[in-house]
Amino acid sequence: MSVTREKILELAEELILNKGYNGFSYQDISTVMGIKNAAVHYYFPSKDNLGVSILKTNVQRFEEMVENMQNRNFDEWQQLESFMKIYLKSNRENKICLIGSLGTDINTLSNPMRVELQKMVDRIINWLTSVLQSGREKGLFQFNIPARDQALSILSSLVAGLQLARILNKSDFKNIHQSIWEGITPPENDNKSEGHGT
Amino acid sequence: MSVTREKILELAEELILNKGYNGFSYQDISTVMGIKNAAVHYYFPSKDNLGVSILKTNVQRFEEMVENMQNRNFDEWQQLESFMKIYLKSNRENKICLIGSLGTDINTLSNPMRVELQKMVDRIINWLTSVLQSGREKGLFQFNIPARDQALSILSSLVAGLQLARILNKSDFKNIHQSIWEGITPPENDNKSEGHGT
DNA sequence: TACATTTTACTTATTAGTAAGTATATTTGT
DNA sequence: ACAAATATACTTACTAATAAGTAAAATGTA
Repeated sequence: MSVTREKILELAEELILNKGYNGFSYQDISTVMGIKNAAVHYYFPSKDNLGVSILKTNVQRFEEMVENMQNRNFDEWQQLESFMKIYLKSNRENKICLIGSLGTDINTLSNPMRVELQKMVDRIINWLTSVLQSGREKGLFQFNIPARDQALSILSSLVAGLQLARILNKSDFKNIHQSIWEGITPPENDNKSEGHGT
Repeated sequence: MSVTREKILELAEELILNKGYNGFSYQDISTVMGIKNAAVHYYFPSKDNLGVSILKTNVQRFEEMVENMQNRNFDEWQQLESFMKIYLKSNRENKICLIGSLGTDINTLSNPMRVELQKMVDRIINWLTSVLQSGREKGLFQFNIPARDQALSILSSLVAGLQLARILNKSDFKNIHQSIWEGITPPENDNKSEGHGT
């Protein structure tokens, strides 16, 4: 794989998270990288094409994380914690996430991009649902709604939490993060390190 | 107030909610209205100016709603329900909300727009916090985190709930809506009409 | 007449995208 | 081993379309 291609993908993703899909151009990429806009088109013929590649890369990255956690025998608590850490990092960097960013622009996206975005969110929700489900069965989590609804709630809080934190105050995100844990922690289960690794 | 001006404001807001701030142009407005793009510039010299006006109109609308609820002696439950109804309506119309839409594009907005957006979100959070706070004191709600954190959580769920529902399935929003109520309903308080007016 | 409203007719800047060319490796035939 | 062909990674130099925005003239309307 070309290092230029990788760098374009990385930069474009950052631009989507910082300025939105319709808020950046190939010029933004080329000037930062010190190449010509045609060079970006060489790797990604269309912006749409670039967008699809970014989404596929993200799904792949997610699968790798899931696999990695299985290999390390992470329990459900640790798995959820790892997932949340991605968002904590984004918040530190004043970024939002792909779901929130592209969710706003969805009606301006090509069909291939919409499909890929849908696949990504589906995959995340399904994973989160199964983690919550089996975590509850083991008594690690407690909540009394369907696991998928709990997954939707948690993901919503994270996605918009980043957006709110960017509008109001960066520090507000950690309160939202905290509230998510409060919402699913069993009453007599102060096992793990108190503050959930914050 | 000019009817043309009102119509532009209305249409522009809808465009922001459907295509994002950077996803629409003055042409989108003028062609739909059957006027020329210069006519839009007559009322709103710059796009930024239009954006600020939309935000101010929204804050005003919000204040009117709050005042109206006070005049009608709504209790905290009814107040929260009314607020959530705005989001249920947006979901029915496949729209997201201004917070989610502009939260994505915030780094591309002018300073006046950013300030106005901040004011709007601040106002909503403060209102929501006070409703939750006094509702809890009356025993209408139950939660054991600071009221402002609960407000942030609820608003996050609503904002990103609309985005997720648009990506996945419209019907997913009502699960998120349901989960919000479950999260703050006291155990022995099945007073109001069961499904919280859904 | 005076004023508000709207169109005509632009400008300037930026956008995504392309066609054709160039330099440098890499492969292949002999 | 060496030249010829080919692929890779770009640049140069463009389009065609659309963006926001403006000045001035025309139109309506009180």
